[in-house]
Amino acid sequence: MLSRRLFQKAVAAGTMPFLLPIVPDPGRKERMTIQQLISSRVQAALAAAGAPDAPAVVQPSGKPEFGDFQANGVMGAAKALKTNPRALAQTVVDKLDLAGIAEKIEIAGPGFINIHLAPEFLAQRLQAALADDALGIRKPAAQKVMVEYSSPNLAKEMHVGHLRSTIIGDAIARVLAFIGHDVTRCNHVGDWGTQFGMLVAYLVETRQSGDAELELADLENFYRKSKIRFDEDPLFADTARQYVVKLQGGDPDVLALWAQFVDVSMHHCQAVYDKLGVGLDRTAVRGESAYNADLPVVVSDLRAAGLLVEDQGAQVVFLPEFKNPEGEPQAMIIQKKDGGYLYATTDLAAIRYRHRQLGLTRVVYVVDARQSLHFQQLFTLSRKAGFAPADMQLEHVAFGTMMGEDGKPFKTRSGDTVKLVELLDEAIERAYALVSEKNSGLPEDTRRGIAKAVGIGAVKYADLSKNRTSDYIFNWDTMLSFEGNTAPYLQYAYTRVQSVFRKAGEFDRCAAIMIAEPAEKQLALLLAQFDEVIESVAATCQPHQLCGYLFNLAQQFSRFYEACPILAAEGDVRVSRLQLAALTARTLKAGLSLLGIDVLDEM
RNA sequence: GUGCCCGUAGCUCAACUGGAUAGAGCAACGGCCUUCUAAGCCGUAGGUUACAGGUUCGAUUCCUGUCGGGUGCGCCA
Repeated sequence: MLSRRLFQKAVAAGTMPFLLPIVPDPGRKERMTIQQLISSRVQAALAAAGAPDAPAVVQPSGKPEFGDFQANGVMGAAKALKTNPRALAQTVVDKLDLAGIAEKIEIAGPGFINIHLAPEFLAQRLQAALADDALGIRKPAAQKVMVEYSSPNLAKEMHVGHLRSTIIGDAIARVLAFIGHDVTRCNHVGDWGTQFGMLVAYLVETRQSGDAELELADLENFYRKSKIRFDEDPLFADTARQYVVKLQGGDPDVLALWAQFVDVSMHHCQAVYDKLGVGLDRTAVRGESAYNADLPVVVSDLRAAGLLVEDQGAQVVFLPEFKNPEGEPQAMIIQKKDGGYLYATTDLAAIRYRHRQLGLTRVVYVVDARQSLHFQQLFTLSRKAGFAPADMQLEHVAFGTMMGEDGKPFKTRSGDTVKLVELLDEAIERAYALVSEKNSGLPEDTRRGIAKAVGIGAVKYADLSKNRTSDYIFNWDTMLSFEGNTAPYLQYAYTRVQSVFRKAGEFDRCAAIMIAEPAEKQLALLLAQFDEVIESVAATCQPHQLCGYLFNLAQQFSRFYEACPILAAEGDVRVSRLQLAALTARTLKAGLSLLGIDVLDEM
């Protein structure tokens, strides 16, 4: 059972509890990140100094004058041992073996240990990354992971409310796959339930009048009209309800109509996914309807486990872990009094399936923060019912609402929801106008291509670069700016490197890296930390860490670019700087690609 | 009413989950292009981290309370 403290931390991180630590396969020799390497050495030194249980607390230094990494664990250890922290720090440093790694180790302040890396060590790390297609990214023991994301309701067209899940989920899936996990993408679309009875009933009507094809072309309108019919005509509403029953009972005629509607709606979604460039297609779709046959089984399983009771005609489970407004155990409705099922039932069936049929060990739900309580209840009940074993990680990766510039949920001027496809088209158009303004000499085709990468990249990056747990303010001008922490700035930094290579000619791709200038050292240090960032993003599902890193990297490259001439340098220095530039380009490209953002050779 | 989230520079956001003097970017002001894309770089200014207590060698981070904002809380998803 999780302690309250861990629970709070998990909530603060936007991940739900029930996480278990990722235990690396001990039989597998793994490459450690620099931070892990130093941490293990400091740990050993602490143990040798008489504090085997004290955490080393190694992290990148806050400022360059504090070295490259700092170990902060001594103060806490000294407290526990009731000794002088400076004296203990000296003992730890005396026993600290960083031969070949650090060139200088200092004690500062109350007992900080500041570690300056040896340039040769850094160079060697970068050399290894250059020689590796995956840039030296460590491969932990692969897990079977599912990322559930996007999951629109097929009754309507995709709108901006689906953007964050789609973008964030895609980035998380890419990162997890990159470090070697077996990742399944799942689009848990809403394709079942009461609304579909109404839609099928309306489809029948429009078919009779002969303009079904035309009506279906605008799903939003189709939904609106059928809703009006449902609300205004009791006969129609009755028919709609009958269709729901027939649908869930497997009536072939109604199922065929339903399938036609779902097919049209999925085509709309696919157009958005293709435009957005996220890895979703029909193979990722496993909607709510897929669990229809399992729903009665879930009910009987819960009943067999003694968890289910009848209350006011409905089948419910009471969870003492959660309190309702009256302070009594919170009820979770599994089956309505009319026999119908709810989304909790479907989600339970999905977890059951994912454990029993798919054997997943981690499931990441990229869903709006407002469903937080639902997931807490869902996960709790899944454990109790035996649908998910204790070592299966279930995480709600929550995110906030997308706001307009007025701080209210993003809408059109008239107050309607914004269709996603229209938002993306506008992004591309705006980017096209910008590119044409900045670089009118390029052929139109080229500008169109740049506009797509820049426009879509800007929308994605604006979202991904903010901590997902809070609401974020959508602003065209900020995201499409070529200055600051934006996708265009990063894409531009990449084109600058590419431009250097176009002029560099052939050079030795195995040449040695030599780190002499401060700007080279700072760039090298950042490049050597790529693996740490990726691991952290994979563990916390917080892509904004990667964005922050890439922005730092692009900025540091620009400083290096100003301070250290590349092409004008000679001999070993020239090749060394080309190597640094090459690794920077590959790291930027790989990092942006993990965010789902394309790079360009010129812009 | 109660659960959860949030409150950091004028604005948009960080702060590696308890570490050193709270950092970036916009916007403002001042420098740097006969030299690899100036869509860039360097610098200046901007803060009682909502408020009040507490724990700690150390708190934006943990605890308690207050104020403000968001969101959820039995037959929708």
